[in-house]
Amino acid sequence: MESVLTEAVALLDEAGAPALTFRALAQRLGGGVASIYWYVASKEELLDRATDHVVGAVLADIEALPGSDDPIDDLRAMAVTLFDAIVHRPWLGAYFMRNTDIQGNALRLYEKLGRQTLRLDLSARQRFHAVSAITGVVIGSAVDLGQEPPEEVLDGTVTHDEFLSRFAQAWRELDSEEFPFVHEIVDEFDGHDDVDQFRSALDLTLAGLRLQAGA
Amino acid sequence: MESVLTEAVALLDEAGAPALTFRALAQRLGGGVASIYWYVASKEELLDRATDHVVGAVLADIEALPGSDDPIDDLRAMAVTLFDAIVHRPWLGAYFMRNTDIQGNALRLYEKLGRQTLRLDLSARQRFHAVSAITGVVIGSAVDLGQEPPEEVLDGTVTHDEFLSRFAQAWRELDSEEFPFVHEIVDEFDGHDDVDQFRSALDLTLAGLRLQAGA
DNA sequence: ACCTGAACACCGTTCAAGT
DNA sequence: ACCTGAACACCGTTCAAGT
Repeated sequence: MESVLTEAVALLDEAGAPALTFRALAQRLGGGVASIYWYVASKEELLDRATDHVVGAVLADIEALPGSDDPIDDLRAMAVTLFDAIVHRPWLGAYFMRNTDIQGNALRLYEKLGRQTLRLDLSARQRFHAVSAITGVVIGSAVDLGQEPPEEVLDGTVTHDEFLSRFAQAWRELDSEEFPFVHEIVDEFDGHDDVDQFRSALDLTLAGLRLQAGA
Repeated sequence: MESVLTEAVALLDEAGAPALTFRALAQRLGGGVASIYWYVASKEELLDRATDHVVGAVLADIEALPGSDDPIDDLRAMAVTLFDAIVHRPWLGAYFMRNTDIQGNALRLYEKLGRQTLRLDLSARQRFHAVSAITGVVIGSAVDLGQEPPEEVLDGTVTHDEFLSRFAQAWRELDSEEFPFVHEIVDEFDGHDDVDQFRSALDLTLAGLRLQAGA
């Protein structure tokens, strides 16, 4: 069982979600395709278990965080840790928190985040919504990352930055009367860092939360 | 071409993303499977074009919004309109804004959102991040919706609320020492409304933005 | 310019049968 | 308890051939 998950994660890490097939996995395990069904009832369950397996490591990282006297700073540190893990494993974005039933570690992570809100002056409903908002920011930012890059980028014929620049160039050629905003931000878009984008989104949410909590 | 997209959207609306296969689509169009490839180079392109097709309607709704003297209120109204569309077409969440190259309407929608930030006292970078944060909140909340509900719910054997309650019940049985936060919010979770959750997340982001803009 | 039938290579899943 | 080979029903995609 353990090795099924380890190899599944290895496949996901090496070549993304489409690479994880029962046939590829069976080959790596040196067995038949049907064997996997003894450990797992469906591909969905395989994905859920593989996801929870790596979320376990993220959870350990989060538990190792020092912690401070400011719950909102602690929330930020946890969310950043989680996002970092997704940056390194883009496929995580699509499956994380999909099924809190099987995904026990996801639930523990949810609890860890939520516990910080207990230190804030909020109603239960506000706490529930606050944690949803934070995981939403993480997932919303991560979905971008989860997309398979076009094959030119995978080939190495074109770098990720060049790919962005090509987009930016197309935007620059748009009519500036019709697209004033696109022109305003095209230089920011060109070569932008996904992590910066995430941190800004997170900071807006946390600023709103701080205001709400009067902290 | 038009009818290809109309029927593709119809299939997606009726039974979700897995229902859209070339074979099912060809049958509805009364032709062969290969014919579709004359209009579209791949399934990815089909999905992109179908998505952009419906985003066109959302864009029209957003352009019909009255508008106010508060850009942040206008941003909220636009985001809510967009989220509403995704609530009624959950499959949208997974494909919306995936490819701004082909998806011309998505770009126009992005422009519409961004133009509101031009009315705020922000830097170009802050504007770029603000719009990313808002679309991130929409997508982060929508991903939840896009998940195929378990077949018991599709069957009608169990309502959506009953499904939530069953989860809530499992949570209530967790150790309250180990999961204080889960216990704190379980009554909020039970029977919660996705739209409320989204609006709260959006409001936190917009509150943060208002603070940043000093408006 | 537009459509077709038939094939190809690949999926997840099942099942009777083995140890 | 654990594994297997072989089949099944289904995918997206291609291609030579038709009008």
